[in-house]
Amino acid sequence: MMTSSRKASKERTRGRLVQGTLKVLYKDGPAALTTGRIAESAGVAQPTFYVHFSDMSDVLQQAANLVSEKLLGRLRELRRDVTADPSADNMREILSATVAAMLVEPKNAELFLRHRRDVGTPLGRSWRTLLDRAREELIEDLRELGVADDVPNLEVHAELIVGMVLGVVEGVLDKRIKDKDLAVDLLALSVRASRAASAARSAAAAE
Amino acid sequence: MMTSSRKASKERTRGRLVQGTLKVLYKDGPAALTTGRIAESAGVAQPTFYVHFSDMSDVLQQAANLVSEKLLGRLRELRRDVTADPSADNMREILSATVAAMLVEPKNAELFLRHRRDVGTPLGRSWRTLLDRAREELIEDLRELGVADDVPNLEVHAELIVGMVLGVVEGVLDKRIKDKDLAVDLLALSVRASRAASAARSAAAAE
DNA sequence: TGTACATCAGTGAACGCGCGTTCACTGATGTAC
DNA sequence: TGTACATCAGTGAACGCGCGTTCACTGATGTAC
Repeated sequence: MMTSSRKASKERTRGRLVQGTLKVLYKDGPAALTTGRIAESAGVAQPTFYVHFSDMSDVLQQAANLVSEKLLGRLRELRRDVTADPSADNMREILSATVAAMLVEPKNAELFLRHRRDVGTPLGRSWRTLLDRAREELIEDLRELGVADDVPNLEVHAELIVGMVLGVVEGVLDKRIKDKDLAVDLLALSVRASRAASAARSAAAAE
Repeated sequence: MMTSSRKASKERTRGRLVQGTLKVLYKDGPAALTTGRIAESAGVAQPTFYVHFSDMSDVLQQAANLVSEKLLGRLRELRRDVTADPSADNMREILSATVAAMLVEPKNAELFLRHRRDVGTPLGRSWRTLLDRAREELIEDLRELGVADDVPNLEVHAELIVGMVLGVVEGVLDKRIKDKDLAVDLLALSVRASRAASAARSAAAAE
């Protein structure tokens, strides 16, 4: 008992190193990411890095997981609500909450957007998996909402939705979009309109 | 005269080094990008790199320009046609050609998507500028096509369009989208539907 | 056309630097009695 | 409670390695006469 002071302080240092990793990555990019800079950013000596991580790959994995878990945590609750009451009007709410969840920590969102296709790094692999899963869950949700009856090509529809969502997030991060609520409104309307257009097309093709 | 053999051969070597840069970057990522590997990929000794470029930043800039110029070249002609005959039905053609132009060289498209937000590198800066300009030209074109009369928030509309276009390109590159033509069809319909929905909203708000 | 000289793309060898990684050590924290 | 010992997070110093960068040199190509 009370054995936690040493353990807890170690945990705090580990956390500062993970945060330092994200900070260096955000400010100076992957080329500047060295164990020395990470340690400096965390306020410890460079060899301390190896007390907590086996190598750079290790810390990147933990950093990617941290960011992913935070984002998923914010979205998990929402998704439970939606599947419990699958009325189509939830769509705006889902989209709005997804955009908002990403923008809670703009720097992490920026890192996600920057590195999500870096297949050679743990960051890229982790975040790519995350987005792949999100896309699949979106397709599942759309199916549950009955969209599959109208739109046979759900993969394409999902791709367009994901593109628009990330587009809005990018636009807000880059300050090209000033009015976030308006953008989410237009996003929701466009998603709905995209569904209707796809449905009309497939209905016409069926004749 | 005939002084060109030496000069031309130098130019060829330079080209191989630029291509080697893109190749190494595509296959092994930025962390593995060294002057030695670039030279190896071009089939020359490592110091030869410095005969052609002052440093890594230099070669990256030239590589980025090469890719950008190729893409812009493919799109320039198209854009002239469109602004010459600004009928709304050109939209599908524009979108289709844009997607096709990116997919002519899938590896370059992948590099563009991967690095377009890497603000710390010449690649990122160059490609970010490229996309920013494309977005502005899109807004101009939309204005010329009269879309501004219906949709007051063209920036948001443009953001959604760019998001969908890049989404389709990503989907095709990642093989999630099998039928490219179908995807472009749905893309074009969604863009049109998004415009209509935005127009309806602003009309309703005006009352 | 032939010869003597100039140019220059490409190279091997050498160098200094920053990085990752290891390790013996320290001193604060925790434990046993 | 106090004391003697054990643990362990964090460190300074040292090392080897791969990288960027420089430079004197080579030999093929181009030029002048």
